[in-house]
Amino acid sequence: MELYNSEEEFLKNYDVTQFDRLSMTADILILSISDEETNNYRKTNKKKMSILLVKREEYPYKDKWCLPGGFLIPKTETLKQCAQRILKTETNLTQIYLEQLYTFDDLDRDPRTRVVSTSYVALVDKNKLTRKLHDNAKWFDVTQIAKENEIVKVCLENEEEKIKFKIKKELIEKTTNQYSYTIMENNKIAFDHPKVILAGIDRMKNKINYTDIVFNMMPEYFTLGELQDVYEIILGKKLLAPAFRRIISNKVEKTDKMLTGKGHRPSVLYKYKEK
Amino acid sequence: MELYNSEEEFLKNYDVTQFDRLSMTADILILSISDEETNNYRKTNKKKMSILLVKREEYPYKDKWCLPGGFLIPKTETLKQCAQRILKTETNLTQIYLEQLYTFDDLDRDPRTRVVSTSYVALVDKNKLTRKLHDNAKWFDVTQIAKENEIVKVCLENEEEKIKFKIKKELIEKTTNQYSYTIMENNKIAFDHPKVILAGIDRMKNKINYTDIVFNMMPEYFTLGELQDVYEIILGKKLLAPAFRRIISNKVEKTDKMLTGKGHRPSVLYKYKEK
DNA sequence: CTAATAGTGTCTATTAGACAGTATGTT
DNA sequence: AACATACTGTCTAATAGACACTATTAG
Repeated sequence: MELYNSEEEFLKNYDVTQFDRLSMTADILILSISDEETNNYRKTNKKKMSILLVKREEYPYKDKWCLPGGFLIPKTETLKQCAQRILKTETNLTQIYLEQLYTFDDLDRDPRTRVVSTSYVALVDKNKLTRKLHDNAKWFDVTQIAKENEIVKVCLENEEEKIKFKIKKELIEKTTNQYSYTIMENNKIAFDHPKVILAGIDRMKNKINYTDIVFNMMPEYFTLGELQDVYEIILGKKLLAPAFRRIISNKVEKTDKMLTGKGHRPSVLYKYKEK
Repeated sequence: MELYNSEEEFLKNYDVTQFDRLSMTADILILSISDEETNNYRKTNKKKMSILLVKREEYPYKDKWCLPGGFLIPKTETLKQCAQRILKTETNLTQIYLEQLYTFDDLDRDPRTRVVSTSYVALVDKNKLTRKLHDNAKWFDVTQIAKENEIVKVCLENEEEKIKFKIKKELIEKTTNQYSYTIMENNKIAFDHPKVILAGIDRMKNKINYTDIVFNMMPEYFTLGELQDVYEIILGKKLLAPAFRRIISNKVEKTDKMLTGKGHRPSVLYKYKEK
């Protein structure tokens, strides 16, 4: 082992190849809320949670769907910047909510070589999407997340395609409810992205209760009914209106706008109110 | 660009050097609770939160303190396995609580080359530490975490040394209370580890309220007074005993053991009760 | 009028905060 | 007896859950 007299001298002689190196990617779960049109003029539009998937045009996993993502450029960018770059490429959006989710690093998660992926969750108000998506990118509605014992069935679909996968969710830490995810059935999604999707949705489910995260996927003006729908979709359960209104009352602000033309009593439009 | 007829063929020809590669490390914030002896026979021992730091014996940051950590071996281990390996080396402990904290990736966080670090929080019951620590590893008590406006002052000390640093904590996401950490003053801790320390303690502060995480740093038998002390230290505020007892009553189980010899009424020893 | 959703009032049950009081060891 | 902490009882305030009720539009 060599000896140096100063940090400067050490750094000058540092051999970057002495430790094995690896590649990293940033992968992004882009979540949004979509409306589903109804044929009955009285009924309100149902809300759906949607995610953006990209069809892979190259090996590995050619023709499979995956989350938008890409290799980190180690010399110039941080993982968040990398995620923002990809987000811009795919959606043309820049100032949107982006949160680090988890670093996934199974040894065999990428068949090419060792690739560690730091995943991010991005929340998007679909109304702000101005540009048409690339041909290989498509929104999928999350139409099912059903847990039966340890197996979670997830179903994603759009007009053209239906994707199903199953994940085993095992409690590995009783004190803090940490789960391990294992992919049990999956033939349309690349890499370990089924896990990332489920982990991201779980994160949202948690955070919606104790933060204002939901407003990142709401338009500027919304009704309390719409807001409640979004809560119900993310939480996967029905809520009682009076209790819901009490709880969110200090997070929203009434406006003088109304939403009319709906075949029933019009509703007041609200805005997000920062605390 | 080359074309392949199958994934197999593609992988056979894959050139791992086509994307720039980088190094990764796993760094671990090892937290524990220590007793501080009192001279008054009536008074109970005060509790302290402690963290394990290692003195760097080589460049860079020679002679500075840092969190136990080390380079990931890309071919053979996951980041968690890497953390466990380091944990075993430093403490000789294996089956302990370990949770991924955050992936830190500032461009200049390591002066040698681009190194991305995934940090972990480990919780340890000090009573289970059987082996003597290495000469370069020392426990430091967290004696101060004071927030004044955006500046957080942290003080770590043991019999021999006192370490202080200041971090600017800026709210960057109002909807979810996400903060950015910037090191303002620090001359004894290596890398960006002051940030990791604060982020880890913040994580604990959060999780103690809605999980049973605290029991990972408690001995098998403890009094409710001791448990309350630990809550108070982590939360940084006093709690009222009746309310505290109500809240934790369904997480603990009375035993027939008592803690006597303390100059005041003896207290019943409790055990953690899994839900 | 009817269907459908918007929005409010109120009763009850549960949980959290505060404080006073009693209990019981060691010296 | 005095100190220090252990532990409990109870009053009050705040919050959550449930349900019934009224309001208002398009067709």
